[in-house]
Amino acid sequence: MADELPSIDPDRLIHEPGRLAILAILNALEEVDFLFLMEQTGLTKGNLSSHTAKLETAGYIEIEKAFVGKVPRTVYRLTEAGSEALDGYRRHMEGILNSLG
Amino acid sequence: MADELPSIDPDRLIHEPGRLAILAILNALEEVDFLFLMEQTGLTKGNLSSHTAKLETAGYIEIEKAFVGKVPRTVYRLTEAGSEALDGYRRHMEGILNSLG
DNA sequence: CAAACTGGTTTGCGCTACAAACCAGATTAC
DNA sequence: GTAATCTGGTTTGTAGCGCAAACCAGTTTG
Repeated sequence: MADELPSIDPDRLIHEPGRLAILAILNALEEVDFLFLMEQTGLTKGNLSSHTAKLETAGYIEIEKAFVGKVPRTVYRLTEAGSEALDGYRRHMEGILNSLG
Repeated sequence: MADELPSIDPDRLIHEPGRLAILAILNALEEVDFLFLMEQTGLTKGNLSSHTAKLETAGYIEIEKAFVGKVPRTVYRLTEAGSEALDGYRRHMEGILNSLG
């Protein structure tokens, strides 16, 4: 089976709406915590947890766990690699969408 | 679990890259056959078959089977509903992508 | 001390995208 | 004429994934 085209396939890790939402927020806000991410994305705790785990494994985000007093607090941050990947994704998708124009 | 946002969720049926590729081609070309779609999308026969079946079920495309002489020929066409859905998807995604600016 | 809340992780399941196997009919080779 | 090949697909099998629910550790409140 030939592959004539330069591949229309976007980065699947980013393409998933839940993760795209996470990345979009981190792209805008620099540093957020779990609860905030959950509220903004509308994801459940479980989904948010597994999505962020995947993004961390890919090196797209950093997860930092710390204690504020006695309360655990996890903050999420976009890495440089994540920022670049997101930018690449944006350009890729814009190219596709523009062709629909 | 609250849903504070107006939902970032795109139409999953369109969001899938394989189907988006099919729809993009049909959006541009009006009427194409199976082999052409396969070459352009890079999908295998099986995937193309099941993706088009789903798009037809959703009412986004029409599938017309006919014989040219003795050779079967299936042509695919975007429906009005499909065109509208695709347009909605494009606007939706552009909104998200623009916010990444 | 028990109940409830915070801040998550782990588990279980249904769906789906993918490739491979299959299939029917037409054509070509022998 | 019959066996192999090609065209044009559909059906089947499976691995992976997104989802929600269950669970869990620690803290605060009653």
